[in-house]
Amino acid sequence: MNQRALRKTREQEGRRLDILNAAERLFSENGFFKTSMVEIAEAAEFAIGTVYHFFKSKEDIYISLIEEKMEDFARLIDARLAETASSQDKLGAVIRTKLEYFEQNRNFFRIYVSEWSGFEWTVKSAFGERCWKRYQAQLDLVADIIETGSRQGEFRALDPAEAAFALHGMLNSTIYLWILQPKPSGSLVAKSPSLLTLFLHGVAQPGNSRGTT
Amino acid sequence: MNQRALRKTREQEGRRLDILNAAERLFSENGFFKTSMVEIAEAAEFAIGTVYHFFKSKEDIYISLIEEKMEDFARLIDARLAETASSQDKLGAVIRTKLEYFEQNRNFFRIYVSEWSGFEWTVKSAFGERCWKRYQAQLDLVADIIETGSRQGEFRALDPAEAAFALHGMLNSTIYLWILQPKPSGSLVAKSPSLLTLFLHGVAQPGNSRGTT
DNA sequence: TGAAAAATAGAATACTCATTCATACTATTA
DNA sequence: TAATAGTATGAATGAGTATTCTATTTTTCA
Repeated sequence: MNQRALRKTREQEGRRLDILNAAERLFSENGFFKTSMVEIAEAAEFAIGTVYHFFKSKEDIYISLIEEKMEDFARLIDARLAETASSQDKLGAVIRTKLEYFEQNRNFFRIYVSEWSGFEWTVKSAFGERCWKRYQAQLDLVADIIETGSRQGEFRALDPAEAAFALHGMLNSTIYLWILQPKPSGSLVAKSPSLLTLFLHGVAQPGNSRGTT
Repeated sequence: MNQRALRKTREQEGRRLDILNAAERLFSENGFFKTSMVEIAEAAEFAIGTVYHFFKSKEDIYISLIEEKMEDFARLIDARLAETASSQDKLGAVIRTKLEYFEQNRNFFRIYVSEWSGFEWTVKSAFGERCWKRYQAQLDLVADIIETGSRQGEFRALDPAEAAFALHGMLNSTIYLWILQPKPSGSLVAKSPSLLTLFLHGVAQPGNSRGTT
């Protein structure tokens, strides 16, 4: 009997995911406000009523989506960081992991970046707060890496939070550019080395590092 | 009689701007979808009907807003670039001007970045296309600077478009971080030098530039 | 099998708003 | 001053849609 109960739970979980996946696609294509519950229900092949058995509101779907994906992502980053030693390598791992994750999760990226700038616009709730914390945690992680690197002389002395934000912006832009292109020209992860170099050493030609004016 | 006609036109233009300003504040606080025409009208101290005499739709307000601000911004950048010679200085000017502009136009920033990632979501029209082109032009400008710098040996060889996007992302992140802070702690433009250095030379401690593994 | 529980369905409800338009006001000028 | 043109008004319209709720179908298991 327990077997059956388990299968049932598994099936329910599967349906929940079907809904989340359908929603992810629609949200990423049309945004939160231009996606209707009926559309989500249809895409997931359920009636609206059923969708409401799984999620208490449209916001709930949206937030659950973001939360679960962010958790995935955080886990992946943690795993990768565990395998590295120097701060430079850690940065490399962060860059590579982020590119890799969003290369696999193109749809989610639209949602992710749009929340970066406008969270309060879409959603305002306790759930929303949770997502935002997760976002922050991600950035703090990078700031910590940079701070450690600074202390150990690998990096220059700079504001770790600012540098972390800068890296974050650089990566998001890069991912965005890649996603914009109709034909995913080559892999995104492949850009990791050049991005790491850019962040570590900048664009200036070494040796031409004249004063800044 | 012509004098009067002129004053009239001026007054009309003033009212138009009042509406745009009210809309800018509301859009930046609550986003496009959570701002209603009635709210805009009230904030601008007009009746709804009047607002529709100046703009043919809510989208029209939104797009006009973005277009006019972007034009301002583009003009400012062009002026500043005209005063510089080396590619490094040009980059410095772009950075300084962008920070300066958004330090003056905090409200607009929210709108600006949110459109960066989700233009198709908010608005889909010929007007929207125009704004997007302007966005692109801005990026191309920076890409050109970088390309020129590369050719002349100031910069390393790298993909100019990618580097331009990266810079764009870095700056947006930085501006965002600054705006997030409740107390505008110090000026934003003041961060220009360190950002230029970051983009030119990276975070690595010179001399510690070990290979990337 | 058959009654109770669980899951699904989708029509009806209850809003929110963008936009329109007939009306009222204000300035202009003959 | 009166007729005209130019502006401003805001109630009414209509479309869209999140959510609720009752009815139906399916599953469970004694």
